[in-house]
Amino acid sequence: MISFRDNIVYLLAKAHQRAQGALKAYLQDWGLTPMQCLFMEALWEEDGLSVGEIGRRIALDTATLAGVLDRMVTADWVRRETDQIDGRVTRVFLTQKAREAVSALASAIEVTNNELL
Amino acid sequence: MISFRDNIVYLLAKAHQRAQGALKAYLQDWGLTPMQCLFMEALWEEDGLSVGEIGRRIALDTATLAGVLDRMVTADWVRRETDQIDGRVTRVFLTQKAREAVSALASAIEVTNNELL
DNA sequence: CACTATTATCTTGTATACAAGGTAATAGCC
DNA sequence: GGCTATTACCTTGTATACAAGATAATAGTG
Repeated sequence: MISFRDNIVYLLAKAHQRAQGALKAYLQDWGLTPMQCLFMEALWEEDGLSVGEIGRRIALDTATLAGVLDRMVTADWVRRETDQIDGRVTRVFLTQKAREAVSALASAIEVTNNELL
Repeated sequence: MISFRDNIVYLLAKAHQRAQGALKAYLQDWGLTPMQCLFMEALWEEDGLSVGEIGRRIALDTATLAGVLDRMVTADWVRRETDQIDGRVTRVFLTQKAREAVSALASAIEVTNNELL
């Protein structure tokens, strides 16, 4: 019987816990969580993505996404816009506030990444 | 600016997501979550641990632990017992049901671990 | 022995995660 | 064009996670 300490599921869970914690510390000056920041990173690559497309890119299901999106709209990081052609689609755009924060956030992400490696 | 796809925080999050999902699939026959199973693994090593000691061993804070513990007591996997000497301490013991499931669960964990590696 | 500090646990509030089901809009077929 | 299937998104319910604060019991000090 193997100990949980040698179990890959456990080891990944704890590695993730630490990494997430480190990034969280850097991001809290902006009132952002790692997930919210990741959400925006998808939009840095391509603004105006649909909710579903964001979910596919960052590998998150729409149920979780809905909550994250709501909080980010409330905090004025992004805005929703219904697609003109397909009424089912909701597109998400970065706000002015978000565009101004991009370089500072990208820098925090890079610093964290380098520290962890 | 690095892409989130190259970010260690993101990569660990997604690796964890997958590994957790694989174990979850194996455990759902018993109605157990990966966390609940991990909780019991700590008790396989040493039954009657205090809540705080379990938290230290599996690296989980007491706030999260309280909820997990409540659900496991309800599902009859473990029972609580107040320490006779120190009234602040709650000790946790495996039930008969839990002891009978140990070898089957350990096997599921090992299979998952080997598949993932 | 009374008082303060510490400790162990629990509770509350916020934020992921995901399964499952609901709703509205579009697409495809006859 | 009308009917059904599909799609995109949202909602609900359950289960982690963790910060911050509450509570109760013990320890340590004078």
